[in-house]
Amino acid sequence: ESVVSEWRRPPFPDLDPEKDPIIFQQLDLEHYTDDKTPDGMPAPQGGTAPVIRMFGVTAEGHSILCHFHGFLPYFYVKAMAGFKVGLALMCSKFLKITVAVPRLVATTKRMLETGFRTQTYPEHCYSAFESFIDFEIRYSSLLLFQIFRFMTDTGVTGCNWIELVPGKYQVRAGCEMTTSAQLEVDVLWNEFTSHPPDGDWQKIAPIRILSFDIECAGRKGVFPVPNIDPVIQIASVVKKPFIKTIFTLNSCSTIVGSKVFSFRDEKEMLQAFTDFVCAVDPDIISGYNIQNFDLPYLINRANHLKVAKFPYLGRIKDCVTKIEGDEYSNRSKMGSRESEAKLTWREGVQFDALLREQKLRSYTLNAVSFHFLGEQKEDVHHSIITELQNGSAQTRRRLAVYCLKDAFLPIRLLDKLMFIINYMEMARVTGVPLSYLLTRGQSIKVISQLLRKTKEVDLLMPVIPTSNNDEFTGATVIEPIKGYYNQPIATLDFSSLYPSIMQAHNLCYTTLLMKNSKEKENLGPDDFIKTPSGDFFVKSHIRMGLLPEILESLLSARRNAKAMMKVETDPFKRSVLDGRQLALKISCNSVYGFTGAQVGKLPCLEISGSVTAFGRMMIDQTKRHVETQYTVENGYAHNAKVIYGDTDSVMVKFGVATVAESMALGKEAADLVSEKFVKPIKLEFEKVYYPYLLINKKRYAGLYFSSSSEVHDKMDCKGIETVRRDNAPLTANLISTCLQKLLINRDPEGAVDHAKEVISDLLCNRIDISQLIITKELTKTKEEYAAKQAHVELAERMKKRDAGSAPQLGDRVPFVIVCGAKGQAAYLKSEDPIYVLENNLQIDTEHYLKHQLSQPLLRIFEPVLGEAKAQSVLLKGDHTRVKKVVSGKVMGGLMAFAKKRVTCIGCKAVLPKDGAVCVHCETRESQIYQKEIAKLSSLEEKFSRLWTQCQRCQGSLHEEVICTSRDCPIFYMRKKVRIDLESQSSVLRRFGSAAW
DNA sequence: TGCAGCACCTAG
DNA sequence: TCAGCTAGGTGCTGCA
Repeated sequence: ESVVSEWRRPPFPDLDPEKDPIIFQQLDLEHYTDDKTPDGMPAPQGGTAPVIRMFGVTAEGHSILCHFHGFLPYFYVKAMAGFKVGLALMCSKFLKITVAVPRLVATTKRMLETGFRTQTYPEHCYSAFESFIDFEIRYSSLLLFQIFRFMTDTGVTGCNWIELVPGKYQVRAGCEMTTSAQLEVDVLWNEFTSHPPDGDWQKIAPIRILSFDIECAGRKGVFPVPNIDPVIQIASVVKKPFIKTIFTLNSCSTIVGSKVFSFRDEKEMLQAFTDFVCAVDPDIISGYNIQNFDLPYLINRANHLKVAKFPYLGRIKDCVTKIEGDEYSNRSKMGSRESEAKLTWREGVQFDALLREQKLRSYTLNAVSFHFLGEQKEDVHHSIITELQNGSAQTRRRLAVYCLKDAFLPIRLLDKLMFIINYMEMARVTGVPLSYLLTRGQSIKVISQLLRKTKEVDLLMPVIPTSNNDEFTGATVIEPIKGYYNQPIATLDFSSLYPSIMQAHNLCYTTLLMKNSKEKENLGPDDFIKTPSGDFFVKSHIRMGLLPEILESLLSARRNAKAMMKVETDPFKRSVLDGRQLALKISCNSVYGFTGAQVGKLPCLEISGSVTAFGRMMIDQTKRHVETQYTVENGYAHNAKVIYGDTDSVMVKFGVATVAESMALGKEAADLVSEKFVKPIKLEFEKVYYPYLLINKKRYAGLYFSSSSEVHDKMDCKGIETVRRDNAPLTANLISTCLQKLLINRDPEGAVDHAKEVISDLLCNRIDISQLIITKELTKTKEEYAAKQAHVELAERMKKRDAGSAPQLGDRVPFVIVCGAKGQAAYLKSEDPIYVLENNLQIDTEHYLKHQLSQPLLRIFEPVLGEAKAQSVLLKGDHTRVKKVVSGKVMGGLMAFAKKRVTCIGCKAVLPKDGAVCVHCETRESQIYQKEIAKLSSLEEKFSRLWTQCQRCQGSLHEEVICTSRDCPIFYMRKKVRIDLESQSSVLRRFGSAAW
């Protein structure tokens, strides 16, 4: 206790429940049932009572848990015939069915749907509305809905502020507490205030985040197993207050700025860590890959060692942190990543899952840190970890520093990317609890908004049986007029095309006129529209759609947020607002996707199909308008031509020479076209590309001008190798540099020269291996792949070598292509880059030229140089001469053969016996020796430079480098030089003492 | 050698 | 099993 007490939250001040309100920011909600309730709260009916518990933090940083009582689950069924008046939509009455606990919803619904008779009415099959038990085996989806129901009925949105009114809440005494929160209270479900996140209520409470990382002492070549391999270190970093701690097995030297706790016994260490977590009482637990590795490992290990009190990492007393998902996992892409640990009452933020939203070539902690923080981290192989552990207090300290860094980086990344702010804003905007954003998909957000809206206007959401088969047509991509345009190209975009179509034409579930609809017969021709896909919707003067209303409120909130951002001076508040406007934009765009999601809760292809059909028509019309208006005939200097367009944009060549002219015409055209469409559809001038290289559909590059200034804003590349992650960095970099030379410097010769130089470097083996690494995601298991693939086959081979470090499902697999038999398939020639270095395998440079460089290069050069010239200039000539490299070890058998033939170091003549030089070279042996010595020292110098660079990265210049990061180019260079050094030393050894 | 179809990733 | 959508380019495998 003395160890951990200093990090407890500040004590809760004295509270008078009759006078003091309790105000807190709510972070999560959960549903549970209890067989008893406190005095003054509704008693359980029929055994158990449903309770909603809400966790939150006050502005002063106190943790609080609130139990809401008396909120019963309910749903609706369509009433039997005989009821006269009804709700607008269904023209029928509904019966509200309330049950005692959620478990009864499913049975009740089934009973009602099967049908039965009552005394007053004949037998009737009732169809359920808003019952949300489409998956009856999954109880949790029902509880989820129960939480939504509570939130919509009480006006609670994700992460908003809650105020408990004096006299309306009861504080629990210590012995009645069920959790480790500082304060627990009981409230009636409708006797509190929920503040919408506006004005002052946009603030954010001080949230405590704990991030941790563990190290295990693994055995050589095997992935650590909790039943055997001990946990040796646990590092954790908390914010705020800022606390760095490390729990170590065996002694560990002190680390400045961190608390070191060393233990003789692993069980004690595990227990101390749990105690620490409970004392700190974090709101969010984070870490890299913790839910797939660290947490399950800790729990299984504690289980194995019988540390009974370990798994209580959550806030609920007597509630074990469980490992979830053995039953259903390992089948699909989503649920297949082994078992996951489920934390109760703390948000588990699996860090790498958040990072997957960013498109990166690699998702290792190292790669991500480098990308966002500009900082590498060490990657230590598990065999070295055991070595360091078995060393001294100093080597264990070395490990601890490394472990601490891994715990700290997720916190820094959370900050840097503003994940917490952005997710809270998303929760507030869409109304869903924070945790749903982390664990569920996009559609839950739309459902949440729809439920709130339907309640407002007294409508109910039907239960749609899931079915999929039907398809609907998407957007148009205008056939590009490919080529290199050395003139300004104006780009006009429909802003938020799909949302604005839905608004303009009042497209919604509630406005759709079904086939054979009786309503249509009673409507005049001006009361409804026929969409280009042949569906009918009533106009807004008859009935305003819900989706358009949702979109309107999202868009006006976004306009509002943007306006507030402009006047806000506090950078933190500004970033909150920026997060909000982004969240609003994303929510807007996901509404259309939701209507088209056939496996979702409420698919409506009439809506999504109409939206895309309108879009297609509008793009065609826009093209036609622009091309008929801007003509010589109409007094313009040139005939305008739409050279390309995709979904919501058109690229126009007005024929003018300057960016400014193009811009002026673009703005004019945008306004002209906007007028022809129903509000709020709006075509906007976006940017001018000059020059512009149009390679194909969805593939182009150009210099981006957003204003008529002299200089471009950036070079914009779409779909080209530079932005794709499935090629080697060599390709991406070369294409990027060539494009810069072509577009910015306007120097085709320079671009060609550079390409030739890189090709020559490649063929002469002068390219570093890190530039040649291709990565591809392992999207399914080997059996599921129809054809053989390079990365899949390699992953399989690596598994056989070392199951511990082999890539797993969902990982991106790095590989290079090595030499093999002539005409051998690429999937047989893929290899792990580290394996290539260690075994001195030859890279198949010709493969890289033929399959990685030539096509992309031709594609960008052909429009500039012409097909024939591009071919001949780039791919023929001296620079394509291959330098055959004699390798030390090729593959098994060959290597033995190579060893036998010792050659003279001076003239490469075969030597009859061991030694350095042949008879003819003996006279200049000393000279040859000096040359080889020089080579060695140059390699040594290179090695020491790289070594120092790695030391700098690890933050210490007097410790050995232990990093083996596969994402780091330095690592590969260091490894290569080291191998070269060794072979050079062995060359020198052959001279014997005579030479000097 | 040409081509269908799979796999991956991207545009919007 | 608990899930936004479609269009489309490019490279590779596997087969005729």
